Amino acid sequence: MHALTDMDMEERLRRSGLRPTRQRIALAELIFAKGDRHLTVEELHEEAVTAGVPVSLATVYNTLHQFTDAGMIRVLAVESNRTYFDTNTSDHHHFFVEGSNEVLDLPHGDLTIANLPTPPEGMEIAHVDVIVRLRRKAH
Amino acid sequence: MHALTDMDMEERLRRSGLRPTRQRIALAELIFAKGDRHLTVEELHEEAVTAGVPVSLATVYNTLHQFTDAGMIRVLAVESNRTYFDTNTSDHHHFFVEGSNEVLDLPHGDLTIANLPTPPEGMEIAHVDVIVRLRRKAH
DNA sequence: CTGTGTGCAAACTCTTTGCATAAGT
DNA sequence: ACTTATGCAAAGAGTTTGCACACAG
Repeated sequence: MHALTDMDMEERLRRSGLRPTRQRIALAELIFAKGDRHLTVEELHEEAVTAGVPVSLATVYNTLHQFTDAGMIRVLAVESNRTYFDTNTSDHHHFFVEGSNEVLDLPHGDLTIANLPTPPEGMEIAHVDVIVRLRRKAH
Repeated sequence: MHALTDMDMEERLRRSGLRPTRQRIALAELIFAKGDRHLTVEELHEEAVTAGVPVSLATVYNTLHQFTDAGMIRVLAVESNRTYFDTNTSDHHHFFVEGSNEVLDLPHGDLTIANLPTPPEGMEIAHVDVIVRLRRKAH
C-alpha cells in the first residue's frame, strides 16, 4: 500500500515537472495524506522529522516553493511574518483564529461575493481571498 | 496652518492615550495627511527622514504598533514577509497588485458578502478581510 | 556519467528588545 | 523631578542562498 502511494506521488510529481526524489515524495505524501491542510514550513519540517524523514529545513522551504510554482499548493497570506501553505488550490476561503493562529477552511458554498469591482485598466483578477478573522468570544 | 495641524494631532494622540511627542506628531501627520494610505514601516521611515524628521526605524515600528493598539490604524496581511499598515480603520477591502506590491482600496459599497458562515462554537467574527489580487493583463 | 536536488551553514531581511539618553508633564 | 519615549545597536525570527556532496535518469 505504501509502495502504491509512492508510485502515485512519483507520477504526480513527474506530471508537475518535478523529479520525484525521496524528500519530495515524502513531503508530498505528508502534505496530501490528510486532505486539505494549512501548514507552516516549521510544522511540516517537524512532521517529516517525526515521520523518520530527516529532511533539512532549507529543503522544506525549497520544496514547498517548488510545489507552489508547480501549482500543487498555494501560499496563504493570513498573517505577516509567517507563511502558510494551503494544500487545496481550488477556490475557497478561510477562517483565521486569532491567538492560536489556526487556519480553517470556510464551509464552502455558503459564502458568495457580489459586485466585485472592475479591476483598474490593464489588470485582471488573479484571485480573491476572503479571510474571516475569529476571536474567542467573551463569555 | 502647520501649527494648527500639530495642535489637532496632539489632541488626537492625547485622546488615544498617547503622549504627543515630536516623533509621534510628525509620523501621525505624515500618515494622516493624505487620506487613506497603505504603507510599510520602511516607506514611512523614509518619508519621515526625507521630511526632515530624523526618526529611527525602531521608533517607527514602535509608533505604528502603538497607533495600531490605539485603534488609529490597522495591520493588513496581504503578503507574508512584509507588514502593511492601513490608515483607514473602517470596513473596507483591498486590491493587491502582484509584482508592484501595491495596495489599493476597493471602491467601497460595490462589494457585498452574502451568507457568511457561522463561526465555530465560542468564537465570534473579529473582522472580514477581502483581498482581490490583481495581475497585469496579458496584452 | 550528467545534471539536478539536498544539506549545511552562513547570509539576509524584517522586526523586536535592552539600555542609556532625551523629552514630556 | 518623575515618567515615558527615543535611538542605537544587538538580538531574534523566518527565510534564502552558495557550495560541496548525493542521488535520479
